[in-house]
Amino acid sequence: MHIDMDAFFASIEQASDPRLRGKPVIVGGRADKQRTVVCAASYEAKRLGIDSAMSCAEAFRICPQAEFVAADTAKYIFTSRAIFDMLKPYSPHVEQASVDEFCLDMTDTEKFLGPAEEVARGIKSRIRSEFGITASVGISENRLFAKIASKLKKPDGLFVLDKEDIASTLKDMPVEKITGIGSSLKRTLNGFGIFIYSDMARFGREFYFNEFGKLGLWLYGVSRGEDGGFVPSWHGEEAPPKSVGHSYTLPYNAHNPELIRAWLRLLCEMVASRLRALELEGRCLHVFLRRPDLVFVSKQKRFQVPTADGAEIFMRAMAVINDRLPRGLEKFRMRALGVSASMLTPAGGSCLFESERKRMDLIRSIDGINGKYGEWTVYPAGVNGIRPT
DNA sequence: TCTGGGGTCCTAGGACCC
DNA sequence: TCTGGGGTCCTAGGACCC
Repeated sequence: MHIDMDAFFASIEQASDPRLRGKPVIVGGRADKQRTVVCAASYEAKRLGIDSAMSCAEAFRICPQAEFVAADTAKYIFTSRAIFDMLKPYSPHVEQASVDEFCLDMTDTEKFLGPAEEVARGIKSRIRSEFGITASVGISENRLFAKIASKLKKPDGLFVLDKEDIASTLKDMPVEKITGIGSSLKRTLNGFGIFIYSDMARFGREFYFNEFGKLGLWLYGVSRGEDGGFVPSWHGEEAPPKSVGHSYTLPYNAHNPELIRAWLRLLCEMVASRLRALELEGRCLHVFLRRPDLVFVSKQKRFQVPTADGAEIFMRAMAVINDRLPRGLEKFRMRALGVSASMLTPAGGSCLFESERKRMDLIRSIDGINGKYGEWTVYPAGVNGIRPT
């Protein structure tokens, strides 16, 4: 059973602010409408032609009367966790698939809870009454097709897709509607004359393997109603993160190295403080830049010792730039920049030297102050007063 | 005209070792 | 004068997800 919230972020905003109900609501990446995209659109906004991932500037042109709201990620994560907790008693196997999606294994639950379809109705009604939002539910043989089924009757839908009905129900569905088939795969598949789901069945295992390798075996499974054991981006809540990063798109393309260094310093501090909150340290540091022509450039470097110290991460970021970017930051015009740590390990806490121990005490004290009086109460001088928006 | 920010996973190729 | 075959580790970048 796959449960997918309808216009999740926008629905939460409408549930928590009665003024927004019944109106087109657009949740944008950040407060200004420049250089950001639509994170979620209420169904009132969708009816006017707004959809996720559209640029906010375009959304504003189409729908200037819409209510624009800046995303409040903490609120959505809080709601998401509460829904997750509500769902846990319904199956021994409940998985959080993303901030607004959940997957329940209902294989052996019928004798305790009744038919899955009845359970789904109960869950939908509880989500409505306890959270004031709606969800769409899909039930099928495996996760991939349950997810596809959940999209078939959105919003507030419920769809049971039995294995024997998959081919006939989905025959006219464009292949790019399948999770895992994005714009690039769509283009390639289209090149082979594969446009809709029923086209996929015209090719055999060998064709898929020869053309797509490992991915082809998954595609072949999908063509036969299986999820092929390969469902991208599924992770339970219990899995620790593999990387922690932050990035920022500047309000205008910058070439001032001082300003760029200040932003980099801030991003490093944000990454470090999140690592410490997670009790993790990272060995590998990635720096990525986005040029004005929107091309991404990414450079990375591994270090001997893992760290969660913002100043150290900043020094490493500068080392990555100086070692890997031929001209450093000088004369480099950029649109966006980001920092990410990977090769994460549990925080060790062991300090070899007295100076390290003192440094760690200092960082702990700063975390304590910022935890008590609010983030950025104490911040590094190198940040130069800029703030994340 | 404009295209965010948070991630995961896979692949190709180079460096290096025996 | 012409360079194998096995392996690991590391990096850059692309594809995909919500």
